[in-house]
Amino acid sequence: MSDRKSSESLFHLVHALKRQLFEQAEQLNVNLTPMHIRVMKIIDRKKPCTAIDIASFLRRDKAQVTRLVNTLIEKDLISKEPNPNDKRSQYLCVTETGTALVDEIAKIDANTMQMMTKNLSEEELSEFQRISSLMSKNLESR
Amino acid sequence: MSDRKSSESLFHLVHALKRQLFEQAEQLNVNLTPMHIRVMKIIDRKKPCTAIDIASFLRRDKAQVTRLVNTLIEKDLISKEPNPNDKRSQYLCVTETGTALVDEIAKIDANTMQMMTKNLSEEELSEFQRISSLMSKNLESR
DNA sequence: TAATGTAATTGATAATGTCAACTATAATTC
DNA sequence: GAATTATAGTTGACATTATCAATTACATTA
Repeated sequence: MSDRKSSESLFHLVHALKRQLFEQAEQLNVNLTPMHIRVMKIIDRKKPCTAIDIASFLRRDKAQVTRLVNTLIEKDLISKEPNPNDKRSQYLCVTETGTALVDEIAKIDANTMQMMTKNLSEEELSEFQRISSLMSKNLESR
Repeated sequence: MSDRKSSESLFHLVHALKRQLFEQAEQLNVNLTPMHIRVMKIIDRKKPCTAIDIASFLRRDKAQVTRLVNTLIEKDLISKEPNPNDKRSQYLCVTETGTALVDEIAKIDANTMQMMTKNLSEEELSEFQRISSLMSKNLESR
């Protein structure tokens, strides 16, 4: 029972969180998926940022990142700039339009986080944070 | 920053957990996906269990459940029995073959949970559990 | 310089998730 | 009791997310 609860309640939490973010994202009226939005946030925060950076942060295949990045470029939310250190790679940069979107996203995120954590103290949150990152490390160190 | 960490670290944790369960599931040498395995566990624990029960527990579309259930039936892991209370619906029951698989799954789950929580105390675990279910409720009560 | 490694792209395909339409049965209401 | 409405499950279509293998172009190492 206890180990079932451990994983199932986690799955439920993340499922609910994704749903919430997805619904909020729909209100943005850009036609972007949750993964596109995550990628926008990553590019915005990590400067400079390459496709590989995104793939390794998300632990996803490069192929997926390439496709996500392509639609963001089509929508003029980000652009590719030459990477002076490596001609194989490019820096991904948020455009002006993209910056406006990132701001919207930040508001949505703040709303969702506030909703999710409304009756929790700072201590509880940081404890939760600490334990979940410990668990991640445990699973990833192989 | 802090709200980014809140959701991203959760996403990472669940991603790592899914990966781990997926890899372990591969060792079972039945050709089942992680979702099939979750469904097997649900049917095994909730008796009697209908397709709707699964859909509502997983918060998934009935269509997806129908398909998951169909492959489990094809593989003779579960069977459909008439539901005496409702002719529209059927009870899903784990077969003998299925029971053997559920036992294997339990071992795998136990391994994964042990790996994930190896350096955590009972108190930390139950605190984590408590906080994550609070967060779920917060998100789902709309 | 040759061999090996890495960044990114493309094609193929699997797994997951959602919506809408439909059938059959159940529950409610008039 | 018949008509309406709701529910359980199925099917088709399709979007999203994910992975693998092969390839090109450039970088690094031997």
